[in-house]
Amino acid sequence: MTLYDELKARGLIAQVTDEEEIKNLINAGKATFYIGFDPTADSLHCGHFMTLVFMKRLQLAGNRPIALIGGGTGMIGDPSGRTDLRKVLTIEDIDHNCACFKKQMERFIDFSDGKALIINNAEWLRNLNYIDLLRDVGACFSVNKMLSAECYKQRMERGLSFLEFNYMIMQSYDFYYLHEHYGCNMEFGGDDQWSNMLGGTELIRKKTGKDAYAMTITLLLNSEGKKMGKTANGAVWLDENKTSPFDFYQYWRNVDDADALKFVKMLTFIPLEEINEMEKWDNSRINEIKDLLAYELTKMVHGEEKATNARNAAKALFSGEVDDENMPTTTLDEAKDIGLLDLLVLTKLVPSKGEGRRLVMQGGISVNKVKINDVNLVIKAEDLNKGVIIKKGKKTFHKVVA
RNA sequence: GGGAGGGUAGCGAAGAGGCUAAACGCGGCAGACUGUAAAUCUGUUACCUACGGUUUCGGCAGUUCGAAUCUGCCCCCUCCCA
Repeated sequence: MTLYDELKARGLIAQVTDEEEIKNLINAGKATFYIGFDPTADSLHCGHFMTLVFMKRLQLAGNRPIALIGGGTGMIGDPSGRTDLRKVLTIEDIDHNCACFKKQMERFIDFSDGKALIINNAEWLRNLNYIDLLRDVGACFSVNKMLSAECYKQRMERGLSFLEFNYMIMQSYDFYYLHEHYGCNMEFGGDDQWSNMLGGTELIRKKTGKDAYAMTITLLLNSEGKKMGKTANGAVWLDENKTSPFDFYQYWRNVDDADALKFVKMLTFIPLEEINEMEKWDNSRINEIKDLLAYELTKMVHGEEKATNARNAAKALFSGEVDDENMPTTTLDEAKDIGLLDLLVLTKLVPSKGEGRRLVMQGGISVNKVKINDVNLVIKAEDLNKGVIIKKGKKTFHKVVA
């Protein structure tokens, strides 16, 4: 099976500008392609993860990826798919975030010997001269056309600043720049990037007369059509200090039945033949698939050891055993009697005592496997010395030691 | 620059002087049922030293026994006209 067919079979390809050309280029391993990453936070999240996996697949087939970090475009903020104005980041934030991204990417993509490049568009964008840019590039864009782009339409009602309106031009310029300086002939991105990407191919055509190609990756949506990676507590991060390997594992372990196989296909490197086998499995084996999904992804992000730990911890916990080895733990400075509610707040299991009180009253808290119904329970110092395991709801465990 | 309409809890949206810690929907959390899923049902959802107390309805200053609700100024947003 060719690379392109495999990508298609895995459900990764959303839109392409020229299917035949793209197919030929990437199957032959001849493409130099780029994918942009906006440095809006100091860690990549699981939406980026999918993109990195995609990059990896292409790299394995001999293509050369360029990870373009948007140190320049980040200063503008992409309005695509957004209903609100983005917070404008400072240069310091952006540069810090870029550095963090780079570190995380190196775990997935092989950057040795020029097999892949990591470039920050701040290099050229921040030094652009307004007048020059207007004459050089601005002349190639039709405002009428830009306004008709889907990504701006929804913003026409709510308001779109000139700053954001220029994002498309900057992104297009990136592609043009990479095309000229690095021989980059293809851009990939999330499906919400389609119009920005087309802007680039058209700019290249106008400036150089050459063809460049764009392909979008299917957005990672769950069966309800919502973007994956968002939880009530925020995004699911790849940085283990922001989302622990255990939580990461649990996130994928708990996906909808309807999504499990789809995600295995899109996100893992498990051969398609094996996945097709799983498709025939009886529905009672759905949990095996979810475990596999969670384990594989955790392994890719955090390494085999941490993935195994996360898996073991989860298995133990949900089979009634207590494996406190890999449980999130709070260590107190000193052992002294403490009210349960205070402890819940301290461990961040609840945001306020009021909520803790409610949980206890509704029977949502257990301490060392004993369901608690006394709001004023005090945890004794000697128990803290031994270590106390708090269970909140069905799935959240936390150990406290002093 | 001119005119109109707005800013209420995580979000959407009621309330138009005391009965309002603020309807309703979504989301979140918990309980039941399950498979660590979905659906469904139930409870709950400002904070605290909790049968009581404290601080909330863009900000500030007033009117009043009493203000999310009335007045003035300020900030922000949207729409229409230029």
